[in-house]
Amino acid sequence: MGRSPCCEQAHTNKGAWTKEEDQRLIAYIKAHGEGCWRSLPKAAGLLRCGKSCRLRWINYLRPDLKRGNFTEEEDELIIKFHELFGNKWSLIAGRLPGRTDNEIKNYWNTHIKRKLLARGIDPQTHRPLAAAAAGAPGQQQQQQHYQLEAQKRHAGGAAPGHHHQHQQDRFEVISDSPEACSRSSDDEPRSATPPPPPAQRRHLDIDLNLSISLAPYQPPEESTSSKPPKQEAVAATTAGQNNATAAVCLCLNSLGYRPGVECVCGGGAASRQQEQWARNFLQAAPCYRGQ
DNA sequence: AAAGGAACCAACCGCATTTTG
DNA sequence: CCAAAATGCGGTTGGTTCCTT
Repeated sequence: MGRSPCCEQAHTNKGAWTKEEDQRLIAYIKAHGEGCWRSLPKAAGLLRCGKSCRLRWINYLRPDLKRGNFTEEEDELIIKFHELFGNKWSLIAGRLPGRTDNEIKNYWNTHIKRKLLARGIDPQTHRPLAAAAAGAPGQQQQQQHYQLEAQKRHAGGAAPGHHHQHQQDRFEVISDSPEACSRSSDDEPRSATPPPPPAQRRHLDIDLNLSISLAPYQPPEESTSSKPPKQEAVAATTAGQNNATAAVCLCLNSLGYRPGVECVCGGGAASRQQEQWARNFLQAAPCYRGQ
């Protein structure tokens, strides 16, 4: 009874992948495609478990990976999507072409969390820390610590090199719509610094005024793709729910980002899990349920 | 130059969910 | 419908590199 181990531990390698292992994996997937991870290692002549192969491929070897530093635009998108999705890294990754969930998760934990703390924003709730900090002095100290660090870096003390994130500390979070619908007006300011003028605030073309209509999501007119629109379709399939069939696409396209570019979120094949999540999301965040 | 600490990130682990027979 | 297998996901760990003192 019970679940069998994903691999025979005694006969598998662990730890860092060698170049040869990488090449074997790449060659095999090129020849046979992805899938059937359990049998892949044996077929490819790898002493790894299927899980490990999958992870290596998805996070490192896939040819469409972007690699390299995150741009400020990506930073802001991650923050925005985290505000929407929480720690649903795969959902976030699905909206950032070329980035993996693991990469985003790591980046969040090492950079963005601190960045938000330095701005006085709780990374989990995306709300100002001030209120929460009253009951959590440790958090306040942490915020002060990160603010100091950010100031130091801003002052020009930052070392060059791979710490690309240092220069990002000046970047403002642009957050327009979410709080407008659900957050009470007596909330603390979202940032210690006054908001920049509107011209600056439109730093990114993100329109998060999500709306969900009864009609299925239609891709932007400009989209010339002949493929059916991929989207995160949320069909209210259960009889207990509203009779209406809601469809919501939270991909970059429908968020107003890169209009005209084909939606790549793969929502057309949205899993039950995603659908369930989206239903939960809509329940938890009624403000996104339409105007 | 060396030591210690911090930061970074690839990879692992365990659990949840989905698929298959 | 059920159980087992397969897959996917998120949290965590551990090794390496970089920075500071």
